[in-house]
Amino acid sequence: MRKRGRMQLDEQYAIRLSRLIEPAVLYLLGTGAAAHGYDLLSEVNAMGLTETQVDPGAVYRVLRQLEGEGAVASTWDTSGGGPARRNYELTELGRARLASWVTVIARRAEAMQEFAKHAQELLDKG
Amino acid sequence: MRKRGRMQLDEQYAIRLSRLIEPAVLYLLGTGAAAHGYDLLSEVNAMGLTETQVDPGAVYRVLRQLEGEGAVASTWDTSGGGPARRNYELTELGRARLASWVTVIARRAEAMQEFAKHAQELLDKG
DNA sequence: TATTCTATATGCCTCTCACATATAGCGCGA
DNA sequence: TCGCGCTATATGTGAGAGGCATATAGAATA
Repeated sequence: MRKRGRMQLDEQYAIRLSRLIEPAVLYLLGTGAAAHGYDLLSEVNAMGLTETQVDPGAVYRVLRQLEGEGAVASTWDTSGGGPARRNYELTELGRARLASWVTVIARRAEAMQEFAKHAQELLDKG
Repeated sequence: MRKRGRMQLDEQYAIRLSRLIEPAVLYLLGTGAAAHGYDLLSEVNAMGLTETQVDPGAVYRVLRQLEGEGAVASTWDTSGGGPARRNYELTELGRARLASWVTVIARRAEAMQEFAKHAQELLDKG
């Protein structure tokens, strides 16, 4: 008997658009534009890669997951004023992960643009 | 007390990539490339808009939902050999729906390509 | 006759998603 | 000094989506 209902997606980087939080975070950590969750939240929103405003909870969950997988590493920063920050940095594995995402996203974006072009032609014609 | 957990997404056409089944179906009905579920299934897969092979159940569910919303209309076709087919055609509302999808998809595709470009530059540099 | 292809449809279980809440340090104005 | 708001991190929750499986059935083919 085979397992059922289990989310299995052979394509590891299959794009559920919300998952775009992940590549966005990896990228921002790579550029150094942001290093902790709260900043990443606003930066991700500013990028516009995700279609709607991102939920803070989603960002923190992504960060914890990425850390669990070894794609990012964190250290607590209690130096500044205000609550402690958990600063993240990209690992080598994280860079590789970002590279995989780039390939998939570029391919998918192209397919979407092709579709939009053809569909627009259809609409113009009719 | 406000409702919770309800899928509310102000952006009606927010892209959960799997939902790309919907615009793909609308487009294929618009072109006349396919008219019933079983054909749509293979055509949608051939298009490559969706990242993985589409589940038959998903296509039929999308069709029923679209019909419920008035975006497509169906008639049974028992003329040919084999089991009866439910033939669909696009309504005016369906065309409008497709137009909305096109706008959103084009915008999103562009954002994704921009991201891929910048991320690739980052990876090349590092 | 049984297997395969066409064709439509629903059941089920897990995971995702977006909202909500919990916790807490700090600055600032009343 | 009390509350308020901003910064900051994190988890809880309920509805819906996602993907596999099965049910049904006509027709062709081996």
